[in-house]
Amino acid sequence: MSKTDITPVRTERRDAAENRQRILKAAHKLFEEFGVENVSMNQIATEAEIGPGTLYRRFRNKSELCQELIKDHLDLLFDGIETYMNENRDEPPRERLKGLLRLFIRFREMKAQLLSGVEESASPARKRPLSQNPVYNELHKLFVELLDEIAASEPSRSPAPNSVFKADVLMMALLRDSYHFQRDVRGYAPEMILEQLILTFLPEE
Amino acid sequence: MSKTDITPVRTERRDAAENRQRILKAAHKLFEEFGVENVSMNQIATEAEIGPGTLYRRFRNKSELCQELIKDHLDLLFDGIETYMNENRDEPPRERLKGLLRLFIRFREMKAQLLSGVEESASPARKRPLSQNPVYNELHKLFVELLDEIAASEPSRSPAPNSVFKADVLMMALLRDSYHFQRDVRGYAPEMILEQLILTFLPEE
DNA sequence: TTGACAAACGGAGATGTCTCCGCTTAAATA
DNA sequence: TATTTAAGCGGAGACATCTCCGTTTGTCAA
Repeated sequence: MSKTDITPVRTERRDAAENRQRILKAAHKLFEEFGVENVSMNQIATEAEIGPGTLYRRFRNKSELCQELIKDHLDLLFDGIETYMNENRDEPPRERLKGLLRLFIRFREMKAQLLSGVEESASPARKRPLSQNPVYNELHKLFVELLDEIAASEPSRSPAPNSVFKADVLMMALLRDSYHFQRDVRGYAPEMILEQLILTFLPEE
Repeated sequence: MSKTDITPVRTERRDAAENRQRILKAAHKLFEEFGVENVSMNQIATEAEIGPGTLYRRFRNKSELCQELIKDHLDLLFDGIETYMNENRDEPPRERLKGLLRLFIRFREMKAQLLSGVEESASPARKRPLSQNPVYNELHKLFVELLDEIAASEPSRSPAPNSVFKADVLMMALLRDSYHFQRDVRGYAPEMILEQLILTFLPEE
């Protein structure tokens, strides 16, 4: 089941649907050529031969546009995650969490630009909180489930940390700013980041 | 010792120094009246009766301006932290870390707007990484020291997590986006966030 | 005091995001 | 098919960040 659909309530008018395609095609082309960061909404509108107003009617900002472009890949990611979770349902939860993190980090590496585009705060002002991004909601839910399972499976040594909070912090560490900070400034390789995350969030007793 | 000074190498020309004061005064007034978020660099320039070029010559962006405005308060914070650390040097490190976090979170609550302004990504494009902000470097250093001390004081049960990494993740959780997410979306009170951070990063055995 | 010059000024304008609103048009309805 | 109407279009323009560069001015050395 696709979790990232944003199905329009009513079917689009024919011209609107065509414009949507023109936009996606133009964006894809420009992103490919100049990189997501270096392409402005204006450029996309020009390339698609439509007015800026039309562009913004379809996509409220570049983040939404990126989300649309990455949707299929995201669906694949979540399919992969579901498969992994099913195939490994007998593994201990900490192992599954690690696998889950690995899948996401791999995805992050492959789709770095678009995914960063999705996370972009859009306009400096009215930025919506993380919580509104379905991608991260979905991931967060999985983290919470696994963390709860881990907490339950281990002898409760101290008041169990709130899994929702812990998952939030973990998510933050996977977000663009944090992740690329680790990569580019600290110089950690992806696998190293994964290791450190596990050590940080799941210290073995 | 002040750690947040950005002392100009050469003394400013008299007119430049005066303009700097006009800018700070104007910014303070406007921030007070409309809130940091809702004040543009243009407004500040107008209020200070200078051109935009002059404003940008003094402060490359709003973040730097906020940093200047909050400097004195930050110095007080770090003085307070130093005092606290000295007075509690015999407490166990985890206790000191908790105290440190509490001091910072209190500061964050009191100076929310300006501190958020400091953290602002400035322009969506060329945002400099966290690592360039002296405030966070300073804090990060303290965290690393304490985490190292904690790791050393406890029986090494498993490969010790890299304190630098752990401190990075902890910092992320204290940053504007994450902190206000916890406050506004999750509805946690500051003291609750503190508790959760401790539980997450310093699980008792 | 005066002349030279680096520093500072300021505003026009490049570029970007995003909205508003009068006109156009696809498509549901009679 | 003709009519209606809401969805869609597109560009002007409000506002924001930030730069460039010709002009002005403080400062220092002579």
